[in-house]
Amino acid sequence: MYTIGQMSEMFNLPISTLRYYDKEGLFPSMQRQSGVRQFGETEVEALRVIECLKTSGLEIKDIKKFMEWCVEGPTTYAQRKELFETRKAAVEAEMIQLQKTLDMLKFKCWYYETAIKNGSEDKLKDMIPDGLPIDIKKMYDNAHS
Amino acid sequence: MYTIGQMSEMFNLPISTLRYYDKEGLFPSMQRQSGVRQFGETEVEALRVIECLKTSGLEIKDIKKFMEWCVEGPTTYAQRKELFETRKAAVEAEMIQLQKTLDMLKFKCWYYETAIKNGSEDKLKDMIPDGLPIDIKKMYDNAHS
DNA sequence: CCTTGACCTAAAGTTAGGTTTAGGTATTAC
DNA sequence: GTAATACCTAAACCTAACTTTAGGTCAAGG
Repeated sequence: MYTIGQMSEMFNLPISTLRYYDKEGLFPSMQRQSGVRQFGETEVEALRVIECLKTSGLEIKDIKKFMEWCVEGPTTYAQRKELFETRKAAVEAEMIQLQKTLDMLKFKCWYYETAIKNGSEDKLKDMIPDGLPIDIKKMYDNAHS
Repeated sequence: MYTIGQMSEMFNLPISTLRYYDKEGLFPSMQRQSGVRQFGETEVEALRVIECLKTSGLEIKDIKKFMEWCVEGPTTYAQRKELFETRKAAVEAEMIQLQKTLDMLKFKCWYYETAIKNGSEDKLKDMIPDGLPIDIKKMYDNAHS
């Protein structure tokens, strides 16, 4: 069993955040000892899942629903599985988006690197076709090899 | 030249958002024709960059600074390059984090799939070592091959 | 003429996810 | 016994990024 202060250190989260999560119902089966929160293994694992679901883009109120399903027992396995499948798809989609962003960023790095060398971006401005269906990565990699 | 309505359609963004971006100084060289905004190629490219920088996690006020550098001219090439390098690093770090999240999600999918098959998660609960330094991907892939 | 549609502004409202404040309890350290 | 810690609550506050509201201009169509 851990105190809120120990959890705060372990997860590197402010105490206020842990209390906020509790208030929002993210630890539905947490016990208290004369008012003081008792974080057990269940809550440690819950917090790991909270961080995962948050990173995946899930809102607090939906994380709460999940935690309630966990308390409900085996009847909710299917819902829980479905939730994780949906989150998996969302993260995969976000990674594709981020990869596109990364390509654009790499292109811009190359662009300004070249502009600095040239002392001007005038030649560059015309080079780039509208909407960039160029293989940006290739341009960048060539510039760096 | 495009109207705000045309830009809204092209980028699939609400008109209110475009006006908000303008108010926040994200189109510092945009012209007006008797009060009406005139979006030119400069603004189209600006909006592409705005979306990229936003996805990369940059705040509006910092995007504004970048747009001002663009107006300032060649003296700010180095700053602009630095900004993109920093964003690139941030996105790369986020992708690593997302990959970890994805591994956790895959594990949880496998976990509930197995729990459904078993009718219970009791056997599973003990199997998972604290903190999961398991090769989750391998477990999942095995379960799916 | 008058109404419809596309534009405009300033200012207030909204939402998520916390953080801060103000005041209180309980245990340990000197 | 009193002072420093670590915990508690309720409620107010905060920030970013929008969105909504209320009221106004202007041009084209019937």
